[in-house]
Amino acid sequence: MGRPPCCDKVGVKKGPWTPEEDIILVSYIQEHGPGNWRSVPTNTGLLRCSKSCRLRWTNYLRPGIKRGNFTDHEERMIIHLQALLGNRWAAIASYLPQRTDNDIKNYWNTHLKKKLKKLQTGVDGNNRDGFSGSQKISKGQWERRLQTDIHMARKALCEALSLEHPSDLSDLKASNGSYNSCMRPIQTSTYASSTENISRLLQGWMKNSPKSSKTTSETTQNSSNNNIVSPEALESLFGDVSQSVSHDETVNFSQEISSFQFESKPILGSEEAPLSLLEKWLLDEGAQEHEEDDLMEASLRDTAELF
DNA sequence: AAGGGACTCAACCGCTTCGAA
DNA sequence: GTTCGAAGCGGTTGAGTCCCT
Repeated sequence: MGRPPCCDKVGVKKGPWTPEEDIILVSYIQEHGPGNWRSVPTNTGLLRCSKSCRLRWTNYLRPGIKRGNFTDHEERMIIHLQALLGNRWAAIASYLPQRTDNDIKNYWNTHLKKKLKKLQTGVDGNNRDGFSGSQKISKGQWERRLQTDIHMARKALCEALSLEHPSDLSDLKASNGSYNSCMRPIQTSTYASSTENISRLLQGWMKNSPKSSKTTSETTQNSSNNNIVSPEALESLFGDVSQSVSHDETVNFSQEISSFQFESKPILGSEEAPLSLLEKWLLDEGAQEHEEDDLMEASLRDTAELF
């Protein structure tokens, strides 16, 4: 019954990945595509378990990952989304396709938590229990705020859907649902060349610096712009709205198409929507300036109160 | 220059969910 | 319907680096 075990624990290597291992993994994925991680160690000869390979790819080697400092914009999105979704890093990461959930999680734990804590103590003295004190927002108020957020999200979705181009739907179906953020057929060549870049960069890196793979990862970043939203995240935000809208419609409400059509955020593929409208909703300071800022402020305050 | 505490982030661990047998 | 492994996810750890004294 069941399947054969993923990997035997004996002889499995742990710890930091070497550039050589990275190259092997990248080359393999370039050839076979991601997925079926169980077979990766066997087929590549890597002494890593499948889980480790998947993690290495999704958090580090995957093209389109942006590394380095988070922008103000990203920071605000994370704060707001965290307030809305909680610690669902994968869902949050789907709104920031260039960032991995691991990155966002780390950034939250190392920077934002502190920042919010600071903010809270600055704003509000040293009261730390979330629901008492004159400046605190009651649980009820928080819920109302959440409702407002959801309402705004719905509005954004409706607007988005009204902009739909029906022709997109056929593309979705043609795409077969893989490696596709915006209903376009897979562009294997884009993928291949991107991965080639990684390999090349890795090789170049090896020549230049025999040290940590950190540098390598930095070189692998590119400026792809996957404006995509996972269905789970959409569901979290929109709740019943997504039920009242057909899957294809939900998927299609974007106008922005990424140059990279990548997989690892599990395949956003046929179930993604682009970010632009949500971003607008979340962050556009022009459109809904006051309301938006109030909400953001509130989110910041409320989130800070949790610490 | 050296020591040590603080910080960062890649990677691991363990749990949950999903799907194949 | 049940079992079990793969995949995915969030929490945690620890090695490496930075910064201050």
